[in-house]
Amino acid sequence: MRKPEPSVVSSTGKNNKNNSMSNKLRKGLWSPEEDEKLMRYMLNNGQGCWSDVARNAGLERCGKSCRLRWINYLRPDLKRGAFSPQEEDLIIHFHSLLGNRWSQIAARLPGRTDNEIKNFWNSTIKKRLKVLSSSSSSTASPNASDSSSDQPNNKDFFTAAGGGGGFMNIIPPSMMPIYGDSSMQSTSLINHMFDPFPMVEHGGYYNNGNPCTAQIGSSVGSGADDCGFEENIEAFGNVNIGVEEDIFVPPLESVSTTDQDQNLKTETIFYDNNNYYSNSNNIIKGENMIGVGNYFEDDQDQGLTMGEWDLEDLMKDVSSFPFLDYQS
DNA sequence: AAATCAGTCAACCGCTGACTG
DNA sequence: TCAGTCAGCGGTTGACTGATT
Repeated sequence: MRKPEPSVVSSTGKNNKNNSMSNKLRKGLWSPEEDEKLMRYMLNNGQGCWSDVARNAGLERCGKSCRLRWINYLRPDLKRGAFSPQEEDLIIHFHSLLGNRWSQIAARLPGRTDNEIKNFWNSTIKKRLKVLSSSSSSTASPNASDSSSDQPNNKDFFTAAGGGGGFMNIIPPSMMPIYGDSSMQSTSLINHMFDPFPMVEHGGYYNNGNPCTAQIGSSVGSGADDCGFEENIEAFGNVNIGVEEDIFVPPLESVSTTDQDQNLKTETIFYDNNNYYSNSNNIIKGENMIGVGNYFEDDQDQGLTMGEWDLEDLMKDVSSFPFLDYQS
């Protein structure tokens, strides 16, 4: 942990040493005292307007800074520690679908923040993919494995795949049921997979700050310890997300484009013990899986569209929901 | 032991879109 | 319709750290 370095700027965000003290806002690393203030305020009052949070919590920070600190570090439902291989696979997978939409990717990885995933991608995965792709067949399109564009590129992806090299070659084995199945060569399935923005309009479980759907128990360990919290968050269902536990992957829906696919309302991908399951194949529904597919509607006139969350329905089974306050 | 380098990560910056008066 | 405010997002920066020379 870096030492907090108290630099001060004016409320306009520009450095201004002539401002009066009351108008000065701190920048840089957060001190433990500041963390404690923010934490205590959030737990007692919940999330409101962030500029009010900053002011009322007695912090000489801008609201934006408070928001970021809360989301990326203090939020009790955060999972800490290194990314598991499963999470790594998922990040690669979702990045191939969503590109640099880090918040969308984070929405599908309970307990992880967009910042965390972004950093992990830029520092670790990107490099690894580069190394792997450079060692793969030279016949592959350079674009197919060039993550520098950081955007999904369906055409190049499949060009490379067809060429026997490129990105397809660097998909982890555990991803192959999704990435590498020969049946995926069909147009409809390709469209299925590579609808570039299947959930852009929909936040998934984490979007809009909705709390984690998982139960974070003591097995998670370090997270609770770091925060000084006893974490036991229960919402929508119980899913263990410790590194060694099964991972529930919030759904990635696809748009049907063919007659054959008209009956397919949603494709929901689950990850469990190194296997992926899709409800489109009726494979899924483990006990701990949440029946998210039921919450989407199929608008036949306009193609498949995302339905609204039926919040009331969802909340029926939720007896306690400690973080709802933050959304009020 | 000191200097240098590369990797990691927390935080900031600037932009965009939603909302409101 | 427009301007102001705010939340949220992705890109970027820079401090820190461990490895290497």
